[in-house]
Amino acid sequence: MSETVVTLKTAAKAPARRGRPPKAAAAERPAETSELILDAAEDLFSKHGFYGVTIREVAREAGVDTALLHYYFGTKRGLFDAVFLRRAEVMNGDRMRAMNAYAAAAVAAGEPLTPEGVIEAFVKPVFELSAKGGPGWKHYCALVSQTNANPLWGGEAMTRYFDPVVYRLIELVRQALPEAEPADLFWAYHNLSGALTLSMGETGRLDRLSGGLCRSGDLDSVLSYMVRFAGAGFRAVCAKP
Amino acid sequence: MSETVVTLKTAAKAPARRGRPPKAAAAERPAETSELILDAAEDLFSKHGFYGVTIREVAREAGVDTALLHYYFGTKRGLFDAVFLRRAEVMNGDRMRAMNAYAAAAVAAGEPLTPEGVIEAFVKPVFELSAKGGPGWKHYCALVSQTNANPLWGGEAMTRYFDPVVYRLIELVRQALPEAEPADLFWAYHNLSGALTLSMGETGRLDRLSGGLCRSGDLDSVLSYMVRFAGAGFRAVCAKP
DNA sequence: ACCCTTGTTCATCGACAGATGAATTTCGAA
DNA sequence: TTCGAAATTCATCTGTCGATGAACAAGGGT
Repeated sequence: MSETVVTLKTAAKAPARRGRPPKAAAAERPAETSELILDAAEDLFSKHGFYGVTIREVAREAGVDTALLHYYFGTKRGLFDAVFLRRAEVMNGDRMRAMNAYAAAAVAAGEPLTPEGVIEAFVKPVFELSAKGGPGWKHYCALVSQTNANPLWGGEAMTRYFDPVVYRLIELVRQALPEAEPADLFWAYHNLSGALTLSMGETGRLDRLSGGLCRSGDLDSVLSYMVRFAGAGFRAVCAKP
Repeated sequence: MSETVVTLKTAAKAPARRGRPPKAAAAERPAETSELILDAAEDLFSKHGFYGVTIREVAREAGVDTALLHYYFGTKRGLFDAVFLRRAEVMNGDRMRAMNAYAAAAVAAGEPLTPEGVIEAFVKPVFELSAKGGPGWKHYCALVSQTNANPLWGGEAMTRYFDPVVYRLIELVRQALPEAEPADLFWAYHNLSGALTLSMGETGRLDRLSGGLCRSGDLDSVLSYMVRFAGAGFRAVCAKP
């Protein structure tokens, strides 16, 4: 028995090689270390928030030494920003393209824009990434959802990275509803934005509330209901009195 | 100059009396200590979240010794729960009464319920407390907003304290829209809920986004737009195909 | 007048946080 | 071949965290 203990101890104390690791064969890519760290941080930040996570936990989940987080990202805050930044451009690029494609298709077909069409283009890429982009995207969406609710540095982060998509949405909806006042459009967007970010969180609250009747992870449902709800909302709010 | 320093030092080191404080004259109520702590905690938790606040910061803002937080609330988590609980019943009582009053008035007048009427009763007390209830209520609303976005213990907290109001809302909207399917109602509520909790946060994002055109603290605007937006949303989503 | 309860201050504990610097190893360019 | 840059481990520092226990003072019931 004591033998076993010694063996385990020795195994656990394995010299653990130091220094730069040997380059692996190109065949089996062992994934960039910095990406492993970002994945782990993304997961944990999205669940517990910035202050609820320690860099040691991130390092452990990433299977990496604590000092490496500082080597790659400087500070804990730097790591958070890197996580937030990594997918922002991809997601917003998708959304911008979807909106432009919808507008171009409508023009080409000689059909007028509709609020529902614009909103779907605005919203669909988000749910598509969340549902089919792998766990990383799901974590990222939850992170954005929480950051959006953060009163301090939530504001700046969202403003910097998400404003352009929002302005494009409003521009296109104005084309769909020419009589709309600017303030009406912003207020309507505000309501849509709340619904969208809540959905991105996927807290499971709707599922529980409805006794399983609604599944918040169901891509088609969440998209369809949001498009109809917000489409009608925009129309009602922007209608001339 | 050195004299000044010495004076300050002595003043700072003032023996600071120990033990139970003498009872103040009933005239000038010095506010219950536990309430001071709850106020401070409410403020800080709403800004930085649970893990972003230390009990020392709460104690300092409350002007109270750290040990007192443990004396009154046991653990840090106990303090948070106490903050959350304190105003939950008041707020939900107001909302429940408002919905019942609306329904009763409509019945008495022989008029049918409308989604807009129900939604206004559901939502108005919240904004009224936030706008006119003092800074504590504003902090509390922001706290609820953040808690609602929290994927871990946000769910349970909201479920425990807010479900009854939600079920009442859905019940009344079903009376207003008899053809509605249950799932439609829950999905519609989900969209309303996102808009409401985002508004409760008052992160100032809408103000910045609209270049000052919209003021998210403006009670009348936020209420009016939300009622019209969500009213139309409920109608659209629950309409028979 | 006595003493238990309540409310408060102070000192301190063990754990762990974020961060850093030195040593170590490999890669790749000159 | 040599050597600097890149990537990693380890040991450790300083500060702070949540929590506790003892001492102490006033109130209130008996």
